[in-house]
Amino acid sequence: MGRSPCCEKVGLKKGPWTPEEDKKLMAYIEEFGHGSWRALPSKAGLQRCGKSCRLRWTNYLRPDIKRGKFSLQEEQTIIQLHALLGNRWSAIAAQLPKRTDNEIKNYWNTHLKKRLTRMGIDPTTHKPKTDALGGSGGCQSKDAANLSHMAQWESARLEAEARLVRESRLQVQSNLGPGSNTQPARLVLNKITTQQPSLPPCLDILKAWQSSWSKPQLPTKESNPKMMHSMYAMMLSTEDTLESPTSTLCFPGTTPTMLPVSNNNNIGVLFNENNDMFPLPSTNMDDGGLMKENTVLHLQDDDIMAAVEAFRATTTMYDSNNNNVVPPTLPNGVVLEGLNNDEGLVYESNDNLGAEEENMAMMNGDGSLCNVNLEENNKHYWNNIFNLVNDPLSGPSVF
DNA sequence: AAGTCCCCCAACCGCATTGGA
DNA sequence: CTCCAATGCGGTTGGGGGACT
Repeated sequence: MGRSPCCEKVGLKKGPWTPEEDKKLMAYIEEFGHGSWRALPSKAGLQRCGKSCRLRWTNYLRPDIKRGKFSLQEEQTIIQLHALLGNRWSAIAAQLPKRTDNEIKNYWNTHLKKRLTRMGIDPTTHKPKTDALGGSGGCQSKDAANLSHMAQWESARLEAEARLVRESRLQVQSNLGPGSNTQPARLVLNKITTQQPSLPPCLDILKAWQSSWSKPQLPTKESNPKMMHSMYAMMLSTEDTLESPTSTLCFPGTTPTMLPVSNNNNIGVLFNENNDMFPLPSTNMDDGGLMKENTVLHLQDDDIMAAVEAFRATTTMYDSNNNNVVPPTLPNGVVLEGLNNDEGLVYESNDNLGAEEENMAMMNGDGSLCNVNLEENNKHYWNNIFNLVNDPLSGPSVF
């Protein structure tokens, strides 16, 4: 409740820590553990408040802290998670082993935020700034269009988050019914470091997110009929008025294509043969996150169409009566990066894929990841951004 | 070389949350 | 159920130091 009295106590030192103070703090914690932070300073012979000691330990002295420059992958992870989680630095830090929330926060504020701003992307909303994409006339590049699309999706992620939490509550309850001692695997759409076998408890959003996925069940009527669905399906459902960005990515194809889709339940992130990742845009979802029958997707690229077919072909599907639907075969030439619980697989169009196949990026019920090369899957998606970020000649000149 | 500016990041501040009494 | 100490967390500050003039 109330704020605890702390450093306003007279006689306590503030400001930078000296090496002697660091030694005392480390020696004490190594021998006794930190115990009560409030009691620690006097026991350790420090003229500091407990809070200051805790901060010094957690942000600097802890032995498992990695210091120094952030890697490109770390940067990517931060941006992705920030798009999803916002300024929840502790949650973001939980996905970056050995980095502290304070360090990530500083890095965001001093580096990444500025880069996104330079690119014409609002670092708060991850949307393109209106004047950034509008006024430059004919010099609009594909990159700019891509960025616009990406930013729309990042924004949609944020908006979807609230829904994820809401839905996850319901699903957690239903998943934890009596006798269900095996948690379902969950679809993973975001890059999660593979060094981290389980999500830490503080990452409430991702936990909720995980909980919102249910593994594609074997096609028995007794199985949990809950559909596997995706973040995108949820965010595109008609329950809310989320804007549905449609195919503004610059795909190679130019002829608009109409793809009829029956009432399959799956919408999600798709990968083409180049590992390009893109969301499947759609409308007309029902309240359960399922696509309505006879929905027509307006797509502009053969790759999308092929990926949709591939996605359908490699995912267990149910119709509105929870009957398993035999998936179609993959069209010729389609390659989809599919993943199962054993190892990453690349399904090709002439593979005979059964409905029982477990594929796509999966997370086991205990939180451990399947052997998923999500980094690779995300690569092209983010490369567009980071190429611009890292190229000093782009950025403002693009916009 | 000296002064100024600006960036970075460790540390602080204060509200929010947790959990025990 | 309430209270409150302890802790968590995110926003902000300010000093050190490098870059620039």
